[in-house]
Formats: sequence, structure tokens, C-alpha cells
Amino acid sequence: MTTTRRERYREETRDEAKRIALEQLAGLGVEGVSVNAIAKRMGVTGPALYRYFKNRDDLLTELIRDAWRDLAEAVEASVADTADRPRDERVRGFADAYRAWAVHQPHRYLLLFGSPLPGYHAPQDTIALAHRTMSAFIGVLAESGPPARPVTPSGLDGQLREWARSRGEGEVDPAVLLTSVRAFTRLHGVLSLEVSGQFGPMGFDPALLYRAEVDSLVRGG
Amino acid sequence: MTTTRRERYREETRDEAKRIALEQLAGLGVEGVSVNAIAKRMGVTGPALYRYFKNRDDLLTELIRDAWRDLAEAVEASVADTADRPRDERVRGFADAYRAWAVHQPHRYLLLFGSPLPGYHAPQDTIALAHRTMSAFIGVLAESGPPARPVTPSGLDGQLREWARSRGEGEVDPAVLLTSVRAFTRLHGVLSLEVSGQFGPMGFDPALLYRAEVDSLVRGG
DNA sequence: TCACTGACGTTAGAAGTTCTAACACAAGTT
DNA sequence: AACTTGTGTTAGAACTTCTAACGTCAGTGA
Repeated sequence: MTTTRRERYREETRDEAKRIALEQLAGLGVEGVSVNAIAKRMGVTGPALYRYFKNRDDLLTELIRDAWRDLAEAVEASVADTADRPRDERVRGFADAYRAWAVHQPHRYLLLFGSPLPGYHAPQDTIALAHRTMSAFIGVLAESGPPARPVTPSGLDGQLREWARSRGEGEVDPAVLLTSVRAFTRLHGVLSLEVSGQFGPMGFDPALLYRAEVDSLVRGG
Repeated sequence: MTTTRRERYREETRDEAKRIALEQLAGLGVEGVSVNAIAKRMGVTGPALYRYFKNRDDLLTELIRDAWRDLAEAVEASVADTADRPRDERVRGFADAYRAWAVHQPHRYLLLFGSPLPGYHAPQDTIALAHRTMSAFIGVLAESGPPARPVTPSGLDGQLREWARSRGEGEVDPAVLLTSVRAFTRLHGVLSLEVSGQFGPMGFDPALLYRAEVDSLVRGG
């Protein structure tokens, strides 16, 4: 596919707008992402940007899409880097990469996992991008085979199996899926509270709390 | 303290505004909470409301304060109701009350735990209200004495002890604190993802996942 | 009872926001 | 060279928060 000069310029303009939007996001939160302000900083008038983004929601959707892709690439890189290491080390590597991504750009993590934009419905490709991170996680955790685990609430096994089927990854042991999802929610639990500043007044280091969770994860707790 | 007719009327007006603000929050998210729109629905003009709230942030702070108080009262009620039950049942009671509060009014849960308002700094009394929920949780979990538990990352014990001291609750075993905080982050992990709709495309019942976490919690996992 | 003070609501308006419409111009295409 | 398309402009509608100035009316003290 040939890219004309115009197409290239257009892409650059879009990228510049998104770059500035991310700065606004970091500084002022999602409410502070203003089409007008972005345009002004780019040296054009407000309405000019509507040639590049259908509306503000469209711009934010792009930011969300990019963030999911970026997160997926970060954890996939960790998985690739530890390809020939023992399973526990790979799990730790994943968890560390995941946390690093989150705490180095809390605003983007919040964009993905914080309050949903009202009326926003994630497009299909965004959901697929989100799945990539989960798949990488399941892949690493599944390495030592189905884990021993306590009683599963009735019904969940079937639902997890159905979920795996819909992801098109063939037959995955529901025990692995449950372990993965629970591990994920636990990591997210710590990260979410850290990134939204809830640990602030408590005065202890969230990284240590995170490590405690990772420890119990590799131990199979 | 005597309340004059004026004071009572003023309080009613504030309450009505907050009531409508909560409806807006539920329907349109925090961005949809508009001073102007609230005033219109109350049958007055926009600027009139500025006699009752310093500005929009002040109104939102009130909503946050109310939500923390409401949450604390909900879990404290559960704790009181199960006063003479065995410890495990009390833990389950707490977890159920906590989840019920969150899923019945997801917008309020997100107001407390979702993306923080940019530039918002929680006033001291709000932090104290948030602590009430945590204290109730610690209280129930502490009942069977310090739990057996795996290795604690070095440094965390001291920080937890310091945190307990600053809360003015005397000497609490750091093991209990760690268990409490970790239990809390795990419950929050599931709730947070549920309430922000992340489980939507996955098609399984978050309540079952939550139960799995509660199960492992009472088992001391 | 009269006068005063303070609370409350109004309109006007400044400075933002998103977003559409109409227009101008320059850059590719035929 | 003429035409089409992309990209920018200004104008403006309909919102938003929030301040200022101005009535009006209720409650209080003399």
C-alpha cells in the first residue's frame, strides 16, 4: 500500500494531536483533554482538528486503543525476553512489566481501568487489544499445568470454559483460567488503588504490597 | 443548637441539589454533573446554586464525603448485625455488604475508587470517613488472632506498624494489618473491574469470582 | 411597628467548551 | 489548464462554570 505525501502528513498531524492529548491527560485528567486547547498548542484553530478526529470521543477512543496496544506490547516483550526461564521467573517478569507500565503512566492506566467514559462503548478491536494482555498472562501461568486449587464456586467453571471458547484459544483448563483471572484481579487491586492515590495517606510502599501478592501468586496461594 | 427555619430550608435545598446531582452522576458520569442542569431541574437559575455550594468541586466533594459515610455505615451495620456470630460468618457478612453497596450504586463506588478528580485533594474528614470502612474490616478479620502467613516483604512490617500508629488504634499486629490490606485489595480488584464494566465482554458472573476470593479469604489463603 | 440587615434569587456577561456551516485556498489528479 | 479533494479559516449555536450587580423578601432589633 502506497502512502502519499498527504497521507503521511495527515498521520503526523494525528500523532501530534494525540501526543499533546496525552500530555493534557497526564496533567489535567481526562476532563482536561480539550480539542480546542490541543489545536491551540498545535498552532491551528479548534475546528481544524475535526478534520482529523470525528469528535472528542473519537480522539479519546484512539488514546484508549493506543494504550491497550502499548500495554500488550510491554507485557509481550517481557514474556518474549524470559522465554527460556523457569515459570516462576516468567510470572514475576510479567507482573513487574505490568506494574512498571502502570505506575510510569498512571493516567493511561486510569484511562483503561478507571471510571468508564459515560456512554462509551468499546469498539471490537479495542476489546481484542485488551485480550492480548490477558492472553500473555494466561500463557505464562499455564506453563506448569493446571494448578491445585480450592473449591470453585459452582457455575464458574462452565462460564470460564465458554469464555475461553469465545476467545478462540481452544480448550484451556478452566482451573488455569480461574487462576489467571484471580491473579489478574489481585494485581489490579493493588495497582488500581496505588494509581488512584488511595494508599497516599496510608504511608506504606505499594510496591511491597504488590510484591507480597506476586509472591503468593508464584507460590500458588 | 437551635436550627432556624432558614437553616432548615437551606439544608433542604442543599439536599435536593445533591439528590439530583447523584441522579446525574448515575446517568451521565461525573462529567455529567452540571451545576446549571441541577439548578434548572430545581426550578431556579444556575447562579442561585452558588449560594449553597462554593463551586462545582465543592458539590462533588460533598458527594464524595456522603458516599464514604454511607459506605462506612453500610459495612458497620453488617458488623453490628453479626456481632455474636463466628468470625468466618462475620467476614462473609462484611464482604457481602461491601459488594452489595458497590454494585447497587456503581457510580458512587467509582466516585470513591475510580479516576481521581484532577487537582482534587481529599479533605481530612473525608480521609477519616474512608478509614472507618477499613477499621471495620480490620476489626472483623482480627478476631481470630494473628493469622499464619507467608513471608512479608522486608520493610512492610514496619510501615504497617507506623500506619496503625498514625490511625490511633494502638498496637495492632502487623500480620493482621497485612492480611486486612491484602484482603481489601483483592476484594477491590474484583469489584473495581466489575463496576467499571471490564468483565462485560468476558461473559462470566463477577459475583462468583468475588465469592471465590471471599472463600480463599476465610480459609486464610 | 419601623427600619435594617442578611439571605436568596434574578439578569448580564466573561471566558471557556464542543461542534457545525460556510467559505477560501492550496495541493494533487485528470 | 481545469477539476476535485483536503485542510484551514471565521461565524455562530448551544452548552459549561462562575462573578458582579441588583432587586426583593424574610427575620431581627429598637
